[in-house]
Amino acid sequence: MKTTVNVYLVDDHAVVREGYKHLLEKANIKVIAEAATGEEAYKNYDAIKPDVVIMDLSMPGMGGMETIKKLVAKDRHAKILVFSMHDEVVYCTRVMQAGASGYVTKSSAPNVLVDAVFAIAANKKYICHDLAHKIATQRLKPDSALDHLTPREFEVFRLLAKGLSLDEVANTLHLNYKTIANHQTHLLQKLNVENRSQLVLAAIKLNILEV
Amino acid sequence: MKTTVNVYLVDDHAVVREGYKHLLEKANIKVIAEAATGEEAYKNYDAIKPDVVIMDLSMPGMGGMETIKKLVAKDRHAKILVFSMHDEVVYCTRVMQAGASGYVTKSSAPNVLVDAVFAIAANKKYICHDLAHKIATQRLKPDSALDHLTPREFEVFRLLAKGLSLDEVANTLHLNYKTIANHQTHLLQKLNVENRSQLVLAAIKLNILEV
DNA sequence: GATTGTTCCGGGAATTATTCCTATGTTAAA
DNA sequence: TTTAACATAGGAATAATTCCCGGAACAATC
Repeated sequence: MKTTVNVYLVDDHAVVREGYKHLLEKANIKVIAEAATGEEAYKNYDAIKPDVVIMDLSMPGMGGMETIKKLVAKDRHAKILVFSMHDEVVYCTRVMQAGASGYVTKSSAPNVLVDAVFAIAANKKYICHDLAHKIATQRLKPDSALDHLTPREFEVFRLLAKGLSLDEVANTLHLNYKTIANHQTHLLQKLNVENRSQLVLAAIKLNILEV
Repeated sequence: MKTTVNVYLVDDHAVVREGYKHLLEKANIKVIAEAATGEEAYKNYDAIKPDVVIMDLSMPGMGGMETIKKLVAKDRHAKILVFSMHDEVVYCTRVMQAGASGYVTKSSAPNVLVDAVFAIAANKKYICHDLAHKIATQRLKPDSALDHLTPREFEVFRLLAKGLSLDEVANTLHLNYKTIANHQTHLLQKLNVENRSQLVLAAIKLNILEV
């Protein structure tokens, strides 16, 4: 068993990388390489052969999600720890599906990142507590909120999220205004949001809008 | 002249704070206190009396923008350096209007942050190069709808686009519900949209979401 | 076939949100 | 000093939304 873990830091913020580096090296985790973009990370991965890749999600260009998929396609044993500012369950489940081995939010305590690196180096999965708890309570596992929408509701959802008014949706679908109003009420309940703004934001998160 | 600069770190990400700290202390800049929220930062400011406040914009609750305003209202000599992931000109200009002394993007090289702290401690303004350049070139561009929004309207716009209800916005900004309702009406007119959904979509198009 | 469950459609009444107009104090510019 | 823009809200009218309801269509099950 190796005594140190070699990590590859992928984050577009130089200052932030600099920060992690110090934190990790205090814990005997060695940062053997850094990258500021997904493209760069992908290109140099073979030459670097890190034990663990620590990756931010929000990067210019390819982005974290796409990078994870490409890295896993290239090396299906790649161990990728996502370190993101997003504390939404959706992001976590999606990156884990894409092949990541762990997810830690940036609001976690510093030692959580260190723990996660060791866990993943030891071939385990790691999800930080706050998110694990959220997943457990929301029990939003593979079934998306979308699955609970009826076909009609989904249709109305799409149109509302595109910015149409209730009237416009009603005309588009040749229905009464009241019908759409009621559908909207059900949508807000099923998607667990409180207003139209959040409905649009939910649509974006669920990827049913091209932004 | 003092040889060290005392800074107050305000960022909701503990790991990130830990990172800056090391970076700053290598440059003889002392982190004398930290806060994870705007509320906390505001409450403890008097007791701490930092030379410079380094503040992230995206924080839960009050948020960076509102915090800056409140800090400046309390101490009009407060020196606030905004350190944000956003490299949009809008943010920079809004924040400087609100009373900040400098703006550095997180994608800047580590030493830029250090330079900025010293510049601001010496009572100067500091805007990182990439943004300064953007501002200079964008001056020539056709004016965006955003330019016609008043500072207050911009603030309300952001919060509404994040999915807050009128009530929540009113509470966040400590204003009456009716005031926000009226601001919203003006926003819809100025941005030439018809409803809240389109307001969110406009916010996305204008890149002012996720702060 | 009858029954049960689900979706879909909309009405009515109560509630809530939004507009439009007005008015005040403040601040910045001319 | 005057003017203009901004921020703040109240009142009254209007529009949107919810909640509860019932009926129609359809499928699956007994």
